[in-house]
Amino acid sequence: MDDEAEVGMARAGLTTERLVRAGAELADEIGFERTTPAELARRFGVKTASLYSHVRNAHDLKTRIALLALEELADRAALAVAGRAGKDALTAFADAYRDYALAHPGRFTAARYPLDDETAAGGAGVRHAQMSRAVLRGYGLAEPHETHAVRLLGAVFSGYVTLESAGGFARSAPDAQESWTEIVRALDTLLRTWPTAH
Amino acid sequence: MDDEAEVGMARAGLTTERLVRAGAELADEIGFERTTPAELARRFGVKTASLYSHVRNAHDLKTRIALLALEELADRAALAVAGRAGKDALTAFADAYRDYALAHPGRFTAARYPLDDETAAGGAGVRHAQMSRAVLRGYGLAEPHETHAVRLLGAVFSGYVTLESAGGFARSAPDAQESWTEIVRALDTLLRTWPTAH
DNA sequence: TAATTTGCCTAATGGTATTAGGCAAATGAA
DNA sequence: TTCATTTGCCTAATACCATTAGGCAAATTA
Repeated sequence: MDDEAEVGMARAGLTTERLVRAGAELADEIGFERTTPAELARRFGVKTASLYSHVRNAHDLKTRIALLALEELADRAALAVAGRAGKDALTAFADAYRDYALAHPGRFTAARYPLDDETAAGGAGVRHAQMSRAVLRGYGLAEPHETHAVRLLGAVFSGYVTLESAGGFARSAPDAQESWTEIVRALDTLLRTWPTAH
Repeated sequence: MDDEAEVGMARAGLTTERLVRAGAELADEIGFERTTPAELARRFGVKTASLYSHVRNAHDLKTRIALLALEELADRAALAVAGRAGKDALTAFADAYRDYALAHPGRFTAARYPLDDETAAGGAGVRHAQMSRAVLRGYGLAEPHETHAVRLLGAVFSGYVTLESAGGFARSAPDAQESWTEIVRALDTLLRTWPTAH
């Protein structure tokens, strides 16, 4: 007694996979916070309870979307870094990160959904770290400097894009793109002259 | 027919102010996302509906907590920067930011709760920008470079602390404090040699 | 075609946010 | 001190969302 009653009602073809993909799209459309089982069920023309055979609960759904986003981001980053080195690699890496975040704000938010240790260990987090180190290899930093630099890059990229998405730079000149270009350039300089002396 | 029925039941003394303060503490204890009217009412031994004469709704409550956190952060930053310049100012500013975030994780999360334009304009956001520029004054950057640098600092600080709070650096050496110190030092170097030539 | 599995549904429970209206406590006037 | 008024928290009601249990029909297998 709900939607297009086809008398006998064909099945919707739900799958964990399809739910997660649709959830990711939903997140980009209406925001990750509002990506709930209820809303997702609505999109599939299905009752909320029906999701629970494919997804453990709301948290499980969000976790899976987060893992998907992390995979996608790692894929893009890998593609960007492949065949490049030094400033070229750094720029491509940075842009891949920012472009993904701006094109997929919901997924990007999802990517920072807190994961418990086991889940995180199984996900693409490791690939992200490897990618950062691949970019930094061209700058020849010894440990622990390379680790410091990995953290700096992570902080700058995620911080900048988060602030930009939140509209932090919207109402003032120069535009966000210009600052981004300049900042990446500055990071390159910084990495080439990293104060490696203690 | 609820809690300690005092027959006649004395008033709880609710106030917008007190609700917001208690909400901020609650956020630090159980997390900003879980800081809801229902939970807050529970803390005051009061029915949820009773909050609605003091706060418009859940969003209003969260917004007020966010504004409180922004004020507190600006206060600390101002105190840290006062009487200092150059690297000294930068370090004190950075530490004030990070110390606050680590001591008050819920408030820090609240501080990044999205505000609509008018609300943001009325809040302490302006003071934050002024503080950044005060720190940067010592480095003598011409526009638009100073703006780029303001954005860089904002990105690094908020990004680093967010990642650290999320446990991003917990399971690996060196510890988060060491990277932080090193990164702030590197930022100082970067600012002193900012590639001001276009 | 009969047996079994599987997929989505209905039903039920309990939690949250929010509004409307009531009664008693606090406040101020006489 | 008593009466009137305001104010503060309560009860009641509505409408969501999340989650579990159990049912029936469709898909699958024998």
